[in-house]
Amino acid sequence: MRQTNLFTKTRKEAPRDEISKNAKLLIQAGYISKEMAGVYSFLPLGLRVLENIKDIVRDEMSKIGGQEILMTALQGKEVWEKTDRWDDEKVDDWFKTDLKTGTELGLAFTHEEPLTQVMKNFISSYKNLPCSVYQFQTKFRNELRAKSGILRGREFLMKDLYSFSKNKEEHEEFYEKMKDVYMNIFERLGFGDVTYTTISSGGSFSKYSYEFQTLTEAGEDIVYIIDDVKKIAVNKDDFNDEVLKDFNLENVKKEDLEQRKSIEVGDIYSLGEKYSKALGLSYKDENGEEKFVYMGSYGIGVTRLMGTIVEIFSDENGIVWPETVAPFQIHLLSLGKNEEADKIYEKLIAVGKEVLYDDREVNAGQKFADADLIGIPNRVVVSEKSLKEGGVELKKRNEEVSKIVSIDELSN
RNA sequence: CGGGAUGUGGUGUAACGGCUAACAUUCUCGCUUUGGGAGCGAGCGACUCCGGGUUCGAAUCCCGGCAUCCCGACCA
Repeated sequence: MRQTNLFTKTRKEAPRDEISKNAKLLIQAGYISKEMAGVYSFLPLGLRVLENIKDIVRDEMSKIGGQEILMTALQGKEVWEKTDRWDDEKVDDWFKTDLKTGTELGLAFTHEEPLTQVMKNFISSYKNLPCSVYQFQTKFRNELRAKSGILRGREFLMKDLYSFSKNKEEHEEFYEKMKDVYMNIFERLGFGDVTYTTISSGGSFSKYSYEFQTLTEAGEDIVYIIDDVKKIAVNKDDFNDEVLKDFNLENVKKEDLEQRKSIEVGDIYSLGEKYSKALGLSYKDENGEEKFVYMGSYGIGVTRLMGTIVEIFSDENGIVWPETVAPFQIHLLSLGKNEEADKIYEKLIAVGKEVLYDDREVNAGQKFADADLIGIPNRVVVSEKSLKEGGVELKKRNEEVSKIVSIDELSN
């Protein structure tokens, strides 16, 4: 894409009304636009990153057999009354609205209930199980306080997968696999080495659940690191003698453990029969016996992932995207007027490279500053100087040194 | 929801209760320039968040609201 065609542009200064690094940099570089506290629009560059993240998550979800669907953001209240989650006393971050007729509606904060309702139409035999479905969906949560840029918004994009199994054993097999799948995702996003599978309280059905916590000072959670090699941690909120006993950690002393701030980038829950019972999702087993489906839910905040990446991968000059999620692979900068840059750009896109081409007639300094801010992993400079030296100058965003490479080399 | 801070052109800032609200940047036009936000000239752009009040006079002081950020509480 030619930068002269990109409608967004960078700002010289970061917005005053943001403190968090992710919001500052993403707004300054033109990735997102703030609508109100905790509500951000995604602009061309931001959307490209978001889609790249989704592609990785989607790939991993399909590997484990997940089938993608898209549910609605508007939800009827009956199904939530059946599970006793409609009442504001029970769930206090609902956004609610109503039809002209007065019928009450909710704006989705999660999808267990409506999806379970849908699955009743399709699951009736043990032959239909196990199965899992997922979606990327906008979630609405009426947080009392939005904070930390896109790390905690009132409207955000979430990947939520729901598993349906015949029984606890079948469920647990899937659940264990999902732990690995989640770690694969964080590896591919570039921050697997600072992400810990974290023991947490299980909610209403199971005793424990797992969160995935990524270490960074920008986090709002605190974890105790149990095993730095296997990447196991315990959420501070849930750290007690009972946990230590249940996980055979009796010899672990709290004062010996490292405490770190972290961002919850994902969580996986065993739901058991809670929702299937309440909503009547059952199947007939091999003996014709009626049983309730055993469920699990698995969330990843996709927009939060993007914010997390910015928090972790940035320096004083801007963002440093990992190659797997960067909006473009190459940022091509032409210095001075040279037709050669145009040709190189055409050649690169002809061989399928993702290139942002800075063809603006602005000074070199401005192009460099913007390239650093935007944070595309490979910066390629075309100038009289580089051409004289036999090609273009390639510099990785996360490295200091640059080198001259030939156009052919770059096109490979 | 409790506490704190802050609201001034698109953006970032300035302005003692007193001239036509200043500067930088962005943007437009012209010229120059091209290896780290370059230079010169000319322009466009603001009911100083909203509503009251005090005062001869309010961006400035007071009250109320709204918004944003931060701390806390909350966060299957």
